[in-house]
Amino acid sequence: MPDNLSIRLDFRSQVPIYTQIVEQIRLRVASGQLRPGDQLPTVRQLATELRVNFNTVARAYRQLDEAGLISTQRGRGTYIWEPPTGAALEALRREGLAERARVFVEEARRDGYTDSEITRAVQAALSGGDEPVELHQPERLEK
Amino acid sequence: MPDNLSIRLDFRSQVPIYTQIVEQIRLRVASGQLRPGDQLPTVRQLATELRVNFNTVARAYRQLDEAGLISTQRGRGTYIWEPPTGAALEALRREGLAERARVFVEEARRDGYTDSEITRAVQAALSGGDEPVELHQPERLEK
DNA sequence: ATTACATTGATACATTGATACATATGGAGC
DNA sequence: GCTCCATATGTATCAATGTATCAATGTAAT
Repeated sequence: MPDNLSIRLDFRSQVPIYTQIVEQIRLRVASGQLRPGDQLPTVRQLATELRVNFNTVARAYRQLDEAGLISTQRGRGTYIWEPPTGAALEALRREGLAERARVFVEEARRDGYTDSEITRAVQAALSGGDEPVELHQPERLEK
Repeated sequence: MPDNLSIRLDFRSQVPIYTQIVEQIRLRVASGQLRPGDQLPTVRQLATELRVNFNTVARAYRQLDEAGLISTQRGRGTYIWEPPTGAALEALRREGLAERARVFVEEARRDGYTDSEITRAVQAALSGGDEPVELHQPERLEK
């Protein structure tokens, strides 16, 4: 099982802890960081790591279980279930990106940045990267 | 948590109860009587002590939270704001908006999202979420 | 007097925590 | 191999805590 899911919680956020956990695990499944058969940390392990009550983790696991993403087995542990396919996978990908965007925006806003500043920063990052952008201007160097 | 904040209320004053609570907690934080990480009495405890409705205390706590002085967490309690330390502080110092946007875009691209998908996701997050908060409310760490 | 607004109180609710429980695993002893 | 039991795992239930919503109250303006 992965020793560290590197889940980041924002205790001050309005979005509940268990939802944050759910979304971040979805994210890792959607991106392939977690693969079918992988064992997740036990509810108590993850709870200790995140400094949260294990019932909160259990609630997140139960939601993921009901969504068919993982398989929780009393006395044994929790495992990633089937790889989502087709439209489900596409939806999951979108949700994953949406969640990441939401977290990014929420943190930036809380730190006092305006919406237009955030938009500009993202556009700058998009055009600044070395990836699929085709600009007529010289590429920017890494900082 | 302190058993007694020794808050004195003047019920005949023109200044609202919740404002009196806010000001006296501000004072105790400023004077060091309340230190970062300290847990405040629960809204119900303090309300009983002061013989007011717990919603009044909750309102005071909410104002202090919005001012960044304390951190209220549903189901957990209320704590004096603790500035981030160690790795979290380092991350905050390093991660300006531009840096965070760069990381966000980089990770999304690595997971196969297209630039237009990323742009749409950010716009959706910007329009979907709450309006920006103008006060500085940095992330709170666990108690 | 009437209206509008701010403040406080009452009630229901969502989230998190504490505790006890049910189930599965693995080893000790036989 | 089998039994027993300690341990590890997820589950169920209730308590504790802050939040949302609306009603009641008081105060000022018209």
